[in-house]
Amino acid sequence: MKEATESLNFIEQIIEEDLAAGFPQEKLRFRFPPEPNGYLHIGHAASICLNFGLGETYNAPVNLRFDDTNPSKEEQEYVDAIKRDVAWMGFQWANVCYASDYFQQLHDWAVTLIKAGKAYVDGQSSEQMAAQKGTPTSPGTDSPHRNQSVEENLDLFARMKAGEFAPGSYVLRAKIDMASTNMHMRDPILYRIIKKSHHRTGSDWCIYPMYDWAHGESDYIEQVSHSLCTLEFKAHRELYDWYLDQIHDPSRLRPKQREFARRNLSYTVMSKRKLLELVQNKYVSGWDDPRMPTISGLRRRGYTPESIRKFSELSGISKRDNVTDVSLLEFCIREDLNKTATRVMAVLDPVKLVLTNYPKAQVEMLDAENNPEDPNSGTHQVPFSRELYIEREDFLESAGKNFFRLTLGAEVRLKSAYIIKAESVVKDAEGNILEIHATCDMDSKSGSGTEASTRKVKGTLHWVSIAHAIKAEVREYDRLFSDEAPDAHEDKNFLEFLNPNSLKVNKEAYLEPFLAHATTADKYQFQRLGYFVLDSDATADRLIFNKTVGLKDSWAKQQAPAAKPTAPAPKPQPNQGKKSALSEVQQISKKLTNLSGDKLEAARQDIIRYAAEISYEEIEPLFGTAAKKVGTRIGVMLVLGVLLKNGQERNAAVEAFIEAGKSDSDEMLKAEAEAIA
RNA sequence: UGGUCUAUGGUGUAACUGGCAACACGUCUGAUUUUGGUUCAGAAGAGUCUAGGUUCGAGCCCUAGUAGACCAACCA
Repeated sequence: MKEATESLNFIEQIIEEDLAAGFPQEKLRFRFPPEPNGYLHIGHAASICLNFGLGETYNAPVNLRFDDTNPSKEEQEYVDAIKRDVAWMGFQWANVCYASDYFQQLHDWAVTLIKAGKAYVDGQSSEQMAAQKGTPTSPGTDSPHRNQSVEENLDLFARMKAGEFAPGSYVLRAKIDMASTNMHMRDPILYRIIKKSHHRTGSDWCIYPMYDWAHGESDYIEQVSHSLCTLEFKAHRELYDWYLDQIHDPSRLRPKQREFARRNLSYTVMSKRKLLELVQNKYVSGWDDPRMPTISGLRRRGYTPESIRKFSELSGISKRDNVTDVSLLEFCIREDLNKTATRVMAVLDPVKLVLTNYPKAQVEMLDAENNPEDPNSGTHQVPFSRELYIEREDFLESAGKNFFRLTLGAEVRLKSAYIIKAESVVKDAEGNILEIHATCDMDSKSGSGTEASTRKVKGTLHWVSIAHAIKAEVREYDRLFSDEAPDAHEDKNFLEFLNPNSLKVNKEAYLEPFLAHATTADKYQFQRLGYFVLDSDATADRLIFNKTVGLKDSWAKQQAPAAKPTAPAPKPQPNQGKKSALSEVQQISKKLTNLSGDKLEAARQDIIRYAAEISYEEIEPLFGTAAKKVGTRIGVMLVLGVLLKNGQERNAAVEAFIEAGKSDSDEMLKAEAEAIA
C-alpha cells in the first residue's frame, strides 16, 4: 500500500479504497495506450507518469499498448518514437501490446453480439445515419436495418470482412438505444471498412474496430484493473461498460475506466492535430524542434527525464480544466541542471578586452570549478591570455551604482582568473566600442590564496581567450506562441499567435575550448547565461548549442520590467471584464475585518468612493447577507451611509439592517451602524 | 433546449469521518555568494463561484442558481 503520509490524488485514493475493500494488490495492472499517429508531448507525460508511477508504487505491471485501429492515420515511425520517448523517461513496460493483436478475438466477439441480436449491419450512408442519430437535446430514430434477421446480419458482416464491399458502404452497429441521452449509446459503430495497409497486419483485414469496441476489450484481454484516460472519454464510460457486459466472464477481472483532466501548458498547444499542423506546414523544423512541447523536442532542447517527471509530480492529477504555467516546467529543469550541469564560459555577444599590463606572449592554464554545487565534480583547465572577449552588455563607460559590471575606473573579477580595472576604450568613427583596455592585478589570481585574490569586488564576469576560443552557433528560444492559451480563442486560429521571434540563431558565439568535444548527452551551464546542450544538428567541425533555459535573472527584471517584447502584458482574466462598482465593494469588504490602521481606512475610503456609483436597488438585496460575513455587511453599511447622505429615504428594510448592525457582536460593524443610525 | 463533469491565493494542487484553509511555482524583502545563479531567512497574496439550508462547527453535506468544460467523426 501507498504511504499514508503524502496526500494521494483521487485516482490513488480510488485504488486504495479498492485495496481496502479486498481487491488483491497482485491483480493491479495498468496500461499507457497511445495511438501511434503523432509524437508524445508533455501532456502525455502526465498520463505516462500516472500509469507507470502507479506501477512502481504498487509493483504492478504496466503495458505499453498501441491503440492502432485506424490504418489511415497510424505509422510505424510513431510507434518507434513513442517507445523511444517512454523508455527515455525512465519507465519500463511489462509488455508492448497492440490493439491489432486482438483483431481476431474482437471479430469473434462481434459475431457473438450479432448472434445475440445485439448488433446489426447498416448499409445507409453516413449522412443518413447522422441524421437519424438526433442531437444531444433530441432523441434519434431507428435505422431501417435495425431489426434485420440475425442470418442477414451474419451474412453481411462476413461479406464486409471478405472485402466484397466498398469503404463506407456498410458498418456493423451495436443495437442499444437510439433515444439515450448519451449520444455514444445511440447504436454506435463497432466496425467500418477501410481498405488501407495496416502497419502491423498489412492487408489481412479490411474491417477495423472502432475505438470504443477495441479499447475496453483490449483492457479486458490484458486484465487491466484500472483503465485511466482523460476527461473527454467520460461519456464513453457507459458504452465501455455495456460492451464489457456483453462478453465478460464473471470469473475474470473486469476493468474499470476512470477519467482525469488532461494537462495543459501555457504558451503552447497540446493537441496532436495542431502539433502535426506545425510540423507539416514547416512552422517548426520537426516533431523534435526544441520549441515543441513534445518529449522529443524537450529532450533536444536539453530537458532531462528527471525534470519532466518532477514536473508531472508537482502538477498533480485532478478533474478540472487547467493551464499550468511554463514557469513550473522551467523551475524543474533549472533545479535539476543546477545540481548536475558542468560550468563553462561562453561569450555570446563579444567585445574585445585587452589587458595592457599582461605579457603579450603569455598563456596560463587556469583551474575552473566544474560545479560549485557538487564538491566531487572536480575542475577543468581554461586558457587565459592578454586578449579576451567579454559580453558586450557587461561593459558601460559609466553607470549607476546598481551596475555590478565593468565600468571605466572600476574593478571587477574575471571568473576563475584575475581582478581587472578598465582604463580606456577604443571606438570607431560611429562611436561603437571596438576594444576595452584594462589593467590586470597580477596578484589577484583566483585560487592563489593571496590577499589580493580574495578582495571583494563589485562583480564577476565570464570571458574567453580570443586566441583559444572556439566559434560556435548558439540557438536561443523563446515561447512558440505569444498567447497564454493560443487555442482557447473560438474566434481566432491558434496560428495567429505564433511568435515570430521564437528562434534566435547566433552564429558567432565564442566558447572555451573545453567544449570542443561536447556530446548531446552533456549538460552545460554557460556561466551567468543559462543552461545549454549540444544540438543533434551539430557535427565534428560545426558546434551548435541549444539554450535549454536561462538562469533566473533578477537584473534583467529590474532593468526592464515592462519591456519584454514577447511577453504579452496583462493577461485577460477569464470572465472578469469590467467589474461593477458593487462587486468591487464586495471584493474589498470581504477582507475588511482583517485590516487595521491605515489599510483599513484606505479600504473604507475606496468603498465610499465606489458607493457613489451604486444604486439603492443594487444594495438592498445585500441586506440579507449572512451574519457571519461581517466584512460584507460593513461594506454594505458604508454604502448605505453614502446613499442616505445623498437623500435615500429610510424605509423599513434600511432601518432593520441598521438595527441588526447595531446589535451585532462585531465592534466595527456596530460602530458603522451607529454612525448612520 | 438535453445529458455529464468541474469550481479553493496570479498558476497548479492539498485539506482523512464536517474541526485554525496547507504545499509548490510565481511575486516582493533581506542575508550570504568568485555566476545579478544557488543557498538561507522572511513577507504579501484566499473569507474556498453566488444565495440559502443542516450543524456547536461547512471548502467538505443538502437545495437553488451562476460560470466553464465535454457529448451529435465510418478519429482516438
